[in-house]
Amino acid sequence: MDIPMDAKQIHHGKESASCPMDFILRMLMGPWTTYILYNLKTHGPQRFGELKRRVAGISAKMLTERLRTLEGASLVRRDYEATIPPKVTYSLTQRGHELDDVLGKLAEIGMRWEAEDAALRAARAAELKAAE
Amino acid sequence: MDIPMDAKQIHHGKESASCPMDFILRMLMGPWTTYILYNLKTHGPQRFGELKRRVAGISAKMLTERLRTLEGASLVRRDYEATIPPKVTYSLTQRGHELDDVLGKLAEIGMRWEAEDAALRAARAAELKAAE
DNA sequence: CCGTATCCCCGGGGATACTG
DNA sequence: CAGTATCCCCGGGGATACGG
Repeated sequence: MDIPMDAKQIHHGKESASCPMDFILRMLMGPWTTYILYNLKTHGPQRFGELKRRVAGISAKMLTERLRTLEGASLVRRDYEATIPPKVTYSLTQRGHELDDVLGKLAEIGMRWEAEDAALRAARAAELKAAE
Repeated sequence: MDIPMDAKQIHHGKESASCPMDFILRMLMGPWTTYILYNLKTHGPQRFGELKRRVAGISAKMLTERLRTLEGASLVRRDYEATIPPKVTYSLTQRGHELDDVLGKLAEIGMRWEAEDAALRAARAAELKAAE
């Protein structure tokens, strides 16, 4: 299970006034964030370990930090049961679900682009083959 | 002009299959990316230096790298005129403009949340003041 | 089981100086 | 003007071990 790194991201935005969507993108942009939200949306409320298993490759430290941030932004809810062993369940809040539409649209566009690019590459490859 | 850093982001996604919007978010998530797209959308096609001035605090290295990535993803178009001095103009492609709606929606949600949070904080402050 | 604490490391990003 | 080249640095993130 190798975990390639592919994109690093630092945001230096001084004031969000110059870019209205900065506030919200700062949330979505966090590392792994989309995987987490996607899993919570798709598989419903689930426990820490479950989530960690699904978001393959994430470290406990990172998962904790992301969940805390999302909780702080009221996108995710944390339910703690002090049983033995303890049981912690995470779920999307109402606010979290407000992203469903946008994320769906984003997913649609992304997949369309991927498909278009793939088709283009295939066409190019076929062209090359025909030319030889 | 101090430039605070506030969010770092590494994406370790192995396969995008587990998260359909990963592909597109990888683009938008890049550092400064939203500022750049926002400026190109708002102020129209513009030259490298102009863009650099508007995206306050970005380094030439970073701006170049981001523009190249966006160009590679066909979101941004680069027009080069070999005059003296040379003139390079960047603009959104048609594909780049496909994001207008989603980004607008995202901006709307983000601003609403910000307003809600601000109102909540104000209410809390007032409550505290009344209590003393 | 659900985390935190500690250590260590690496590569992304700024600053500066330079070219076409 | 629009970048590249070089250097340097720091802090984010993984791994590991441990606590409640």
